[in-house]
Amino acid sequence: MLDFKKLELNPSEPVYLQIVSFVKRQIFIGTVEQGESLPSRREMAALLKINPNTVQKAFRLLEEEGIVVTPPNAVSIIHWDEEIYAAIQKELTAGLVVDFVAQAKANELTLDMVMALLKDEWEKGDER
Amino acid sequence: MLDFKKLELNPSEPVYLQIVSFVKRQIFIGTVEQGESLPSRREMAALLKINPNTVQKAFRLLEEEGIVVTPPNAVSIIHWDEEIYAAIQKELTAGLVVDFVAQAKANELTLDMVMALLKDEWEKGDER
DNA sequence: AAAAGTGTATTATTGCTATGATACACTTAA
DNA sequence: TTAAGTGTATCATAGCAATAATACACTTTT
Repeated sequence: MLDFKKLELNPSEPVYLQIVSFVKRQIFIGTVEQGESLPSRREMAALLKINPNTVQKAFRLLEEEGIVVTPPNAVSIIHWDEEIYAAIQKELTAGLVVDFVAQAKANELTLDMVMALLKDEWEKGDER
Repeated sequence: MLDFKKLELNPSEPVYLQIVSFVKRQIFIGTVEQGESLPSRREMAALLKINPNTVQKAFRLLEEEGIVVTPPNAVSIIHWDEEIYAAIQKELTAGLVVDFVAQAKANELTLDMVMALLKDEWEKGDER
């Protein structure tokens, strides 16, 4: 179930994008079910202490990507098909990697170097 | 030797940052020598077809990081010590990785998944 | 019927950042 | 001495993107 109380807003990134990412991540991780309904624009705005229009902007984006469906005069609903899920998955996995590799190559790093750095950094986080 | 003709400006990222990155990358890669002098603000502006103030902004940033030294009324000179070099190196290698790992973890990917994706993406580029 | 709740469209505001224009002080070379 | 070349500081401009204010049409509930 979507729990927007867990969404901690970061002041340096646009709020509406953070909402979009949050929803996608929850779908990808598997904490959301098909047909689950979202809070109303105003409810959510109150919860996050932001302007309803900011919520609307996020929801609209999600709607354009097919992740959200909004019946007339009713609350939005989460919905996805295989294709959409694949797109989300790609964005959250391979998509990440593409940018990263591009930068690493621009700096003339080798695959081995990058793998080593990556492993280090990954495990560094685990220890703590 | 620094060759700014090789710097292709990308309209979507701030020009002054591109200049800064370019210089750092050249130092890291090893195509620049200590004491090498940079073109004057105006020269470089003419070369890149931008405003001299934009060049100035880039050079000032580099100066603040200690990568550039500017004697009074003279052209700027490239200079670095061990500490600075280490910082550049870090930014261009480990620094990259830190952000990447943070995002990957936010998406609940595993190290194995990421390594596999990374290898794929890396080699995909090599084939072409 | 009225009130409160939906989403939505339009417009305004704000703030930030990149870039540009201009003028100044100084040095060097002609 | 004058002209052209340095860097630099200050201010202006422009553009964009995020957010906010407001009003509207429609349902549902009381």
